[in-house]
Amino acid sequence: MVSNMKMTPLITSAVMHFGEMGSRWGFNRTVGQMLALIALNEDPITAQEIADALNISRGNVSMGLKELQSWRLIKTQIVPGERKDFFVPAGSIWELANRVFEERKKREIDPTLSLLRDLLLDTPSNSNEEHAQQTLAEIHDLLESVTAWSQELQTLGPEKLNTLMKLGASVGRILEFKDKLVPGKTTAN
Amino acid sequence: MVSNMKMTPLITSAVMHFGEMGSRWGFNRTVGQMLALIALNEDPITAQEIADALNISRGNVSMGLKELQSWRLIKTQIVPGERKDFFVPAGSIWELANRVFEERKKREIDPTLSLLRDLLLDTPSNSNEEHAQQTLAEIHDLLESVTAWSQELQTLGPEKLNTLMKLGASVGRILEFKDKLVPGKTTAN
DNA sequence: TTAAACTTTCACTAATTTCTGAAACTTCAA
DNA sequence: TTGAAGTTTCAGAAATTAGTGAAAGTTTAA
Repeated sequence: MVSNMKMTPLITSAVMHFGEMGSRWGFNRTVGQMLALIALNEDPITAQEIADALNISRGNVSMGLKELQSWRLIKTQIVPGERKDFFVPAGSIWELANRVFEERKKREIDPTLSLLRDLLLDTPSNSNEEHAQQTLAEIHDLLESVTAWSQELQTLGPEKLNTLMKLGASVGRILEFKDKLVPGKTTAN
Repeated sequence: MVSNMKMTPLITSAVMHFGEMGSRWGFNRTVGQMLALIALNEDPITAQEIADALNISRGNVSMGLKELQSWRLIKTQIVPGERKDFFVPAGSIWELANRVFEERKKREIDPTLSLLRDLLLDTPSNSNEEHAQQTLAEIHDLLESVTAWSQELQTLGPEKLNTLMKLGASVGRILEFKDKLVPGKTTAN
């Protein structure tokens, strides 16, 4: 089968870069390249086209597509009259970024939170363990805060995030007024 | 040399876990273990003690310490009357987390932002490239927002983050009032 | 049903990353 | 200055992770 994939220089450098970065973002090179290719391409593309465009084995493409689907970053699109699957991004850039973020949280934070909760139940047996547990508690609290906060941001969506962002340094000052604004929520400080 | 490192079960499981997670956080297993050991230990410890406690080669410890120092997560502490270096965490948990975050941003976001800026300067040569560039622009804007926002949070510090957190869902509502709170730029801040 | 078109699996190879340990280097008390 | 105590470097070994491609498995138009 002959592919009709373009891969102009612009696309190529983006795809290659996403491949390089892929490993830092939680997947491997080819998976990163595949994601870029699908996200940047105007039309849905097939597994075979991906294999041709990236010059990687068909089997590898199949694995990669499975992984991208498990991350919920791509989905198949039914093209009437076509037997094979066509792939497209599974949402807007904001949604995709959110999913990557969520998935990474699941891998990078959740297991630690779970372990920390367990370890904090133990009774320290000496001064050194007491100190260790104290530190673990701090880590636990920090991770919980970050987790909760990031969830908050996700529900806000990109526009509100932007508004918040432009507020910039004044966020700190706003906090001082919060009691006037939201009377019910009196936070101890 | 005989080590006096404890490594009770509690410490051991924490250290092992941080080792496993290490690779997901941007460093490798032994570096993760070393960081945990230093962070959890009440007293400053030496390179040799680390090597003994973790049962890894002295050379590996030296490399790892260098890396942890380059991340600014640990520092040496001078112990009077002692020739060798003693290592301690380079700040509070919040500070350490910030540094990890910062360093990861440098590795995971900055290079992409830089490439995207370049690619967006090119003139698209066809409809597909036009679409690709449009997508790249969205990614660029998202990364910029996230970058700026995370910087904002860092300056807030953990207590204010917590306050903001407890505000929770009402953040959205606060945004609607922001104009009343933070009037035009004419007012002194 | 059948068989062509397509996908998935998996044992193996390739590439990359991590770790070791011996040798070279540094520091400082005597 | 010497040498004991300590540190760093780095070539190669070990371990891990990624990628291939052939064979087995699916699906569906005819």
